Amino acid sequence: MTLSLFDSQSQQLRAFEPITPGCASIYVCGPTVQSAPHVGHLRSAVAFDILASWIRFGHGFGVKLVRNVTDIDDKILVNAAAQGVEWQALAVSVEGEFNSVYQSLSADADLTPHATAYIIDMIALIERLISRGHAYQAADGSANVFFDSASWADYGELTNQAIESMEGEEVASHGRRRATDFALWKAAKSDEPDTAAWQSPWGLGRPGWHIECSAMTRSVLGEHFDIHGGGLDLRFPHHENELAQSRAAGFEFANYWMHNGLVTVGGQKMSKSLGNGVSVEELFEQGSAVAVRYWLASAHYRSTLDYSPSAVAEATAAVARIQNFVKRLPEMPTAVAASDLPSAFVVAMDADLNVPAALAVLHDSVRQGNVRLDSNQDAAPEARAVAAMLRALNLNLASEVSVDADLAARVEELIARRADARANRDFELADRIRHEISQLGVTIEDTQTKTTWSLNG
RNA sequence: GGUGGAGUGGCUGAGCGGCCCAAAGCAGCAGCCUGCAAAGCUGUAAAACCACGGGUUCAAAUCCCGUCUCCACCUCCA
Repeated sequence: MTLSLFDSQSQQLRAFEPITPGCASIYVCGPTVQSAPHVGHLRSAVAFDILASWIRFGHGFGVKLVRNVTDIDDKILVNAAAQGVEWQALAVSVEGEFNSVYQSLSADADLTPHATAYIIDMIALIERLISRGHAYQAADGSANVFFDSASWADYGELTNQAIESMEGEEVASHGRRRATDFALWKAAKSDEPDTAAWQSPWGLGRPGWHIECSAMTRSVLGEHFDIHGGGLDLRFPHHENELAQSRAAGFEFANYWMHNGLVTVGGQKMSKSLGNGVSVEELFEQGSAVAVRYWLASAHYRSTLDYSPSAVAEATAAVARIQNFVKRLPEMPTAVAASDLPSAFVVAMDADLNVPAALAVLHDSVRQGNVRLDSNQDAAPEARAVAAMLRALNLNLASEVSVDADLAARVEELIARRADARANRDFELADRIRHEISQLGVTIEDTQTKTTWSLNG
């Protein structure tokens, strides 16, 4: 089976053929650590984690998933100043928030390079662009350096736009020649902290947005790598500019471009400027981390995903269904391989990561397994299939909240007393105990052999 | 104005020429289980006439033309 991916540059499905056989290099645009993460960031992280996970588990390739951290940027400086903190401190604390969310969603990258660690690489790249005639220092004598968009005939190739149609009303300024030229290096400003300025051949300053990704992909993955990903809203100008400057510098750059769809709230894009972002806290109040991950994966990665509390509730129910099947199993297989995957699942995943269709196969296996268990048949084949599919999707059902030991002991004791009462057919007492247990915020479930319990909500 | 994407049952959401009298999940209904519940499991209805109007084809949700509506990018954003 071959994996076909929708390449958003050529706008068609293409068979995935890695540059190095058996190895995939993926670069995904991570956060600019300026303010707390929101649902949109999580969707992107989960989408590309599933991509990496599928290539790794489903195809047995080695995968290097890189997700950068842009830790120097206008907004970081602005927000830090507004909060009266050092910009580095803000960047570090916001990054910490991102990391903890990524971790709870099982969406960690293999490598997370930071922009500020690659300033030297960026300066070298800018010098290279200048020497090749694709960049220029500002005519006003400042340290500003711009990419010369007119010098690069392919500018606009990623988003299929003609450069003439992009020049809006904006007047060239800061020594910039054309509206479509963009900053590679920004001169230091007097109202910005000294710590946010670096020495360069053009004077004190800091990198423009876009250049960090070109520098880091080259340093970390080389001049030619397999997949570049990110949110759809990064296609232009960010990725278009990245592509232009990298190609103009003489690099082949990415073979495939992938863009995940955006998250909306009530049909409107969730964005910082609209202020309608759903916070991570708010999201995690609606369901567990697994349920949230399931919800984020429940629509195809290129579709728009609309947020609502009930959507997460549905995901919670779907996850519970799978969990209940696993609970019913005498044993959940741990050592699974791609060969345990149902072929329909493989077909779905290979078709540009059709996770919704893959989840349908997962539920089919769960239902078939339940039927077998109901008739006291061995459900081991279904168990293996389910375990393998969960693994392929990197859905970790086990990540449950830990329970206070004292509470657990009390509940266990009450359940034992209730069991005695039921054995003695003293149902009035049994019901009183059940009520008492519910007062502890715990729901119990009777099965044929035992009583299980779980925390409410 | 330019560049893309979308409109499928009560809801979410796949399918993108014949396997579709349209997957899966949720909700609904019924049965099983239970001391009773809850939970769970199983099964299952409906006009889903696949936004609307034409067309191509032996065959269309799927292709073509037109219309309507919605969304995104073209400014910082995953």
